[in-house]
Amino acid sequence: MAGNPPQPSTSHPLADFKVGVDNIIFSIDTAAHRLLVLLVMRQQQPFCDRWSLPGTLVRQGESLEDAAYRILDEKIKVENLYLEQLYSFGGPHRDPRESAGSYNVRYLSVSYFALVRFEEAQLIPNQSTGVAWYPIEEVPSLAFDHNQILEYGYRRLRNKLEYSPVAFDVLPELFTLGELYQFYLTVLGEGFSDYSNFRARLLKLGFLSDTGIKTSRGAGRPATLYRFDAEAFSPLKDKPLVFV
Amino acid sequence: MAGNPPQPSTSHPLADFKVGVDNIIFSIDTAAHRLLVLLVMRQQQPFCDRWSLPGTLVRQGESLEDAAYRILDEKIKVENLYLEQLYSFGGPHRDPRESAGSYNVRYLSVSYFALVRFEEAQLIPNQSTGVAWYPIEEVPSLAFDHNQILEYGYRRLRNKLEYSPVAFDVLPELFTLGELYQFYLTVLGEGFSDYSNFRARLLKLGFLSDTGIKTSRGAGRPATLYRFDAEAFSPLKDKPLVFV
DNA sequence: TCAAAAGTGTTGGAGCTACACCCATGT
DNA sequence: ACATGGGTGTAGCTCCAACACTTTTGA
Repeated sequence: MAGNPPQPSTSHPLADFKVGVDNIIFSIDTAAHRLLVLLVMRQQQPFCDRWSLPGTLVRQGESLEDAAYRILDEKIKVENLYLEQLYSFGGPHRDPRESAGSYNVRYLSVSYFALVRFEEAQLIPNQSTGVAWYPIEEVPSLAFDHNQILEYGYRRLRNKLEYSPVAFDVLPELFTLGELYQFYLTVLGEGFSDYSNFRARLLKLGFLSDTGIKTSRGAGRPATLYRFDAEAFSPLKDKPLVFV
Repeated sequence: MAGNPPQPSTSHPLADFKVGVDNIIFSIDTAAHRLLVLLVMRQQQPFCDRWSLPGTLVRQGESLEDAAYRILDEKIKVENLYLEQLYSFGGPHRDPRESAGSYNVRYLSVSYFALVRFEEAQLIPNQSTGVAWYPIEEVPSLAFDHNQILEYGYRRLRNKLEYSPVAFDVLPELFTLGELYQFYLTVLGEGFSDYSNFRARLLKLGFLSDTGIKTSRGAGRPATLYRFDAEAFSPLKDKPLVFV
């Protein structure tokens, strides 16, 4: 934590902060091949009537993570998700409110990055508040510096996918290798790997257990359902594992 | 930034924060084969007379990064360094000062992670303030949750080294491959790679330019001095490059 | 001449890429 | 029957670990 006590001297007065939490909520619609991000329409100044990342200010007695979950719960109903802190933006003059009247209070934003299961996520229709999934390539100009935050979060998402098993936090309990492949393809873009090579590599790693169950989605040969075996995966933790 | 305005209602009062910045300052003494971290002895409550990470509270008009550099400048004199934000710790009840009197003010800590060139870093002997380099394995019990923060920073350091060229921010302009190898060996520990393989791999990547200059450190065959060629490296940016 | 450090080369195996090809199902 | 997606196999290549070996210096 902070090192020095609030300095009694007047030469270098400390800044007073309100702390906000902004969430980048990603979801992957594998069927439509789309990476989506949740945006909300701002209802008040500043940046009224502009889209923005869903955010809130931290309340008394509330932790940063609590605040992040609170936003999530207000916007969508979801069971399975992955949540992680991203970055803190705290320079002066970030927020127009700082100059306006408020006793020199500064606004610091801690951004969180979330991944939710698309098929299960239900948008909560708020009173007149616009909430919508936007495909990542169609995101408009956002309030504050939210476009930069989003950019940063998108890079982090791609990195996370490549070296950690987040995909399984957000895929259904049972899934086919085709679904897994589509998932990666959607986020990482075309040409990251051939399907059959992806398949062979993942299976050789040994943490996908074959349930023996077959499932048929429309035409084509029925696919085997697999389950992520966390125990078999654990020895691979923090190895320089590559999924792509 | 934060989404909603300060709520006028009294049902959910917002928290007021002071924001601190804590630095994990690493340095690598390749000659002695030691990874060092800078600690300071606290001079005031809470945790008086305990070692801690160097930190400070953010002043009016000062950005987070400015504050991080200010700490650095107060403790050491150094030209070459790498600095990056690590993580923000902001739960309630982290800081004993919160309960004590201070109007419900909360303390949020943004930690930064720095790497400085050891040979060049000069500790600034502060008035009676203890400042010292500690080998990473000998770090004592620290104030606040600084041991956890340090643990987190150490992981990040190792990761950074493996996939990004931070080493060259902190190595001398000209260096031998032996020095580079020792550098990695010190942080990553024994047995990460054979010298000759490390050498062959790095040279094949093509961003180390041979200066032709030879240098002799004591016994043994003189070594060639190399220079990091940032331009030749740039195409490898954000590739899943592995140094180890 | 010997130890120490720099630098080169080789060899077997693992893993990746880019395919070609077979299998089971719906229409 | 054929299109569609699931699943298997393989040849050629790259890369890497492990180790043996040569070169150039200081003592």
